[in-house]
Amino acid sequence: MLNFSNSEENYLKTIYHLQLESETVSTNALAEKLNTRPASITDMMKKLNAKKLLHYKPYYGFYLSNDGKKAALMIIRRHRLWEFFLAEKLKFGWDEVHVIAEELEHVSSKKLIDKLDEYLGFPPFDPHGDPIPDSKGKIRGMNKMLLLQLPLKTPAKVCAVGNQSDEMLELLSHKNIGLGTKLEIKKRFDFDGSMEIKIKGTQVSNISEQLAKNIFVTYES
Amino acid sequence: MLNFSNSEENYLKTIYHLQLESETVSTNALAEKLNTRPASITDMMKKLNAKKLLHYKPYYGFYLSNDGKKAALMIIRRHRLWEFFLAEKLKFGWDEVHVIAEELEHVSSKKLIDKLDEYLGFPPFDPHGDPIPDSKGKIRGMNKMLLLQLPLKTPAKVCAVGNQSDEMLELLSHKNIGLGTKLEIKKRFDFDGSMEIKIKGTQVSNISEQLAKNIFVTYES
DNA sequence: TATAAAATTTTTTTTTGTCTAAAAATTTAA
DNA sequence: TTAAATTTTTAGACAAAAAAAAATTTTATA
Repeated sequence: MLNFSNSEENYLKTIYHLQLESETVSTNALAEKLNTRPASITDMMKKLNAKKLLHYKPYYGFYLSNDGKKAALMIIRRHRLWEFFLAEKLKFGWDEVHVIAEELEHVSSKKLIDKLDEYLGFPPFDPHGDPIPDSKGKIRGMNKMLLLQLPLKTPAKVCAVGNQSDEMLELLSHKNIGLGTKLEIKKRFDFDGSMEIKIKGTQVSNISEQLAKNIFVTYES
Repeated sequence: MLNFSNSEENYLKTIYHLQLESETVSTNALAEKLNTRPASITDMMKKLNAKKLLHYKPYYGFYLSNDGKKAALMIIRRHRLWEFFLAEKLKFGWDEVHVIAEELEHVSSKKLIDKLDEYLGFPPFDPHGDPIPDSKGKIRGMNKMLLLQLPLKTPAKVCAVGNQSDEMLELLSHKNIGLGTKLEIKKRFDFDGSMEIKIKGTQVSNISEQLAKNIFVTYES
């Protein structure tokens, strides 16, 4: 795993949080969150895109790649473990831990964090009740996300669609996809963002990036 | 207390360590320790001098001011406390702790370090046996240093002189200073680096910077 | 299609820390 | 005490990172 600058880490983390709300993140939304100018965002997006940490289509926004998401989860893991440590062991108030964890989260030793996790007894939640990713970046429990963001070869279930248009529903029914359909992603194609999915018990099918952005799935971890 | 950059902190820390060996630190000595060029040292010395963290006389070297020493001791305190934490609580080997502490030592919250100290039971030594400064920057035990560096209003005792010349000894005897003389510094004058000292039980006297650089003292803390 | 909104490009600025080469000061040794 | 060697400083420049303003381009929308 590569090393990132503090600034890069803050960008990754913030994009991750924004993605929990909306499929794709826009330049302006990120600029506002980070208290910076849209132009600075564009600069950084080019940089992170070059490092393959996110998918970036100029004028359309961006979303984390698998590597980017993994990196973001590691940063969030560090942050929340330190928060837990500060509250549980050092008796800081729950409202004081965030600021200090913002600094500690950038200390990059993987072994340090894994040992800290063990020392703390593998806590599942931080003092604010947010889940702490494990050493592989997994968050326990049900994960809800866009099909677009589903990791490869991970069994998942369709739980919602982001668009109710007739055209979308027609496409879905043609492909035999509906609420509750079980599927997994076999392969992604970087060229156009399309993917090949296997639908439980039956056929293999191709899904465009556009469609994958409108299907929500859940999976157990 | 101000905040320093990682680089500034590394300079301060290194100067402190070098000062344990020789009164004043030279540009080249510091450059070698920090694996950098002498010109870079000069640049940083100007910066630290402007912040009043050290006394700097071009071509003659530099030594930490009271503020600079205080800052250095705080950094060393953080470093050693984290080392203790890593070895004692997280079960790192004594040979692994240094590298990680180099990162952790730059996390600047004072409250964090004081709470960590308390949590660890105020350990007096790190895993390598080096003493850990307390929250006021004091190192327990006997301190030996140049009169030049002695904190204000701290009772101390002359334990050695750095120069055996007749001229020096003449000056010392004239001022009634010898081995074992008890004294403390009443006031320093930034203009010429001279100081006013009170010699135990008797008179007040003025000492030049040049002389203060050649008298070693010890004091209890 | 015209216009507004959003995003990008281009060009600057600032900050921080570093380096090279040359000049200056100091130390040393003849 | 002068000359040579060493050390330190100056001056100028660079590079990376982050941010910003202004101008331009693209997209969305009415």
